[in-house]
Amino acid sequence: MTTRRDAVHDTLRQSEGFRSAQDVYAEMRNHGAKIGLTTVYRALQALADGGKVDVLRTDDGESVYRACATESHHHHLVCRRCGHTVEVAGPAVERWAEMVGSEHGFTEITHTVEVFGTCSSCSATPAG
Amino acid sequence: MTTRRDAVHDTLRQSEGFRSAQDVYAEMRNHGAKIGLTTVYRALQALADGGKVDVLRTDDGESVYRACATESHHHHLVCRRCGHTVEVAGPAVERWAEMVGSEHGFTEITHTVEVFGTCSSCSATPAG
DNA sequence: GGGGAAAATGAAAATGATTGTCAAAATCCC
DNA sequence: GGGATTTTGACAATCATTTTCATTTTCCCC
Repeated sequence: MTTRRDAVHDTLRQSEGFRSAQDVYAEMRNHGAKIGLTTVYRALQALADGGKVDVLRTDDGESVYRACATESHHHHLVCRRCGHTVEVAGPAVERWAEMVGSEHGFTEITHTVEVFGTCSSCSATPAG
Repeated sequence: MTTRRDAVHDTLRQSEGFRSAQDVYAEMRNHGAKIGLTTVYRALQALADGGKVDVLRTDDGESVYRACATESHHHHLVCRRCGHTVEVAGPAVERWAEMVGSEHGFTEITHTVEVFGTCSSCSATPAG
């Protein structure tokens, strides 16, 4: 039965930016879906494991998820105000990470890169 | 009274890689220091706020801290096996982040970049 | 040195996201 | 349909981190 998992995935697709598991759960309940928190967590993990959604940690340690347009490796530019997200490919960064790693004798290099900023709509609005 | 905070800082300096608050606390107690967990957390936060130590999140959401050699902006190359850390400056990455951000109309760009890998000593050892 | 305000400390309780448990429900295979 | 297997979800458990709050320490002015 993958209906619940699909429902979770759909909910994520309908969202603009990154959403926490709790968010997704609350939203699904608001829309009348019968689903448990536990299941949302499990679905999100399964989706993340399968590369169907991207995960990152907010500064306060909460995991947030997002259904991505592409399944290939990419990074995110996230608005710290409204959560609006742009996917960016950064070949330059990939090469830099590889280079830095091998320079120091490291192998199996992986990296995390996230860029935060204030998007144009939000910078037009007085700070809150 | 900043003695406790200094003690925490010292403990961090004596460590090779990143340590969690709980680690630092345990180590200080082992060395006979009279200090509470709460104080360790507070000291670590104060140190981090003041740019004296760097913070990052492990994959399981735990905050880890490290006393850095330089106080200027830099990133880390962390061995995923032994925690050995190398500080790397990445002007290329800084520029890339700025560029990507402004390309999309974002302002006040900040970024997180961490590179993980297996260091030469560890790759010489059979995986565990 | 003394007095009192303000900051630091720490033990224990609270918080909050995430995970584990386990029985009930849904699905599958034959 | 029937039983094995998987999925689900309510609730309890976990665990790092924060809060609370009373006690202790430091600081400043006299």
